[in-house]
Amino acid sequence: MALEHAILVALLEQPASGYELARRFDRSIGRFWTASHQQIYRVLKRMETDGWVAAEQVGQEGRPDKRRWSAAPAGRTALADWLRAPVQPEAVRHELAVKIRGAAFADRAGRATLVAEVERYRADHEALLARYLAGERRDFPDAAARDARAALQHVVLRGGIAYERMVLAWLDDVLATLRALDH
Amino acid sequence: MALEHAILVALLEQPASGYELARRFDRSIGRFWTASHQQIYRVLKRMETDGWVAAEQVGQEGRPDKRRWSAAPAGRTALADWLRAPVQPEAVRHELAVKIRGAAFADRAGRATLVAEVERYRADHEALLARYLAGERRDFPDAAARDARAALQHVVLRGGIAYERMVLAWLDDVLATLRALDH
DNA sequence: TCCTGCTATGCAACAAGTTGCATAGGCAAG
DNA sequence: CTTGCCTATGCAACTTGTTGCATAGCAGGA
Repeated sequence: MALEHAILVALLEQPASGYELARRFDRSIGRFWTASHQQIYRVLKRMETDGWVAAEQVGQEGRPDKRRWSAAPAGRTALADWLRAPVQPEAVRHELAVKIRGAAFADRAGRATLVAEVERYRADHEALLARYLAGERRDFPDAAARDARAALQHVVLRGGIAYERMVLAWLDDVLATLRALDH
Repeated sequence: MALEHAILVALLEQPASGYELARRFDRSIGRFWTASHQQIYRVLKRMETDGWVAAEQVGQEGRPDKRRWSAAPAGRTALADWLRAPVQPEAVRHELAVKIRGAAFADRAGRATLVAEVERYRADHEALLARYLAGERRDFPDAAARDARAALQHVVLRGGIAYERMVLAWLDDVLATLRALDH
């Protein structure tokens, strides 16, 4: 029930077409909310019938036309109501942790495969951290925030950075533990 | 597609009824995989028809009978196959981060409500960290692991502890940022 | 020239997860 | 003695998310 609200925040920050939204959900917004383009188009349609967003047809040269969506007053109201509501407890779904506990029931070869997988996974997170840090240098070069929006975007990005650093340290712990099992 | 595998790991660690599984998914397993009892009963049924698990009727005094489930050989094989498969990228869904970026479009009163919500959220995570640390002292009192299973359970728990510590530090950062917006 | 990839939007079928409800006995507090 | 909570299992309806496919023009490389 919160993809609607994530889309509202995204459109308030910057109006966009469904396609552009999908790309932003693959990049900056994807740090805290993922969504496929199919989902975004479907939800945008529902939000339009609810009067939360409105589209404007934009013709383009050498490309298909697009519909630029923005948040409508009813959408702003809905967002304000949702912001006042209690934060729902998160649904945790950490596949890697299941696999690690499952490794107790695998043989030596199975554990070796898992170690390789964890290494690959670690490399992905290292690359993600590097991207976040590059984004931080690019978008927030001075410590003092320019305005409320930038300050809030920056603190969310710092959360992503802290998360990735924590994950990397934990994965090192995991690798050491897995390796110690088979000497 | 991974609730099945989380259940298999849980049953290999300790056979249990659907009800007991649901409680464990509310506690230790819930650290990395959440599931409601309705979901667990439904999936257990499917796993039974697939021959992944088998039940044994257990009569109890003063309580309803229960069905104690254990992992069947086909389930062990399925788990081993899954352990060898690549780790899927996680679907991130962090409602609080959406709300924080959304706070840029709220008024002073709306932001004050959010600050109160973040404080409550922080208290919940502080309590969770305390529970993890108590569980660690209880279940892993000596640094050297007794066996593979304990070592792997412990490293997953350390991940939960690291995560909660990171979240608490970040929430302090968030609170300071939110408060600085309105002096 | 053909093949791949990008922009741009969308439908349909399916899988997974949530919410609400139902049953039913025992046990403890008020 | 009634009300609520715990154990124990489960169905049905609904919402959300995933996978696969379709269309269509343009650009760039093999």
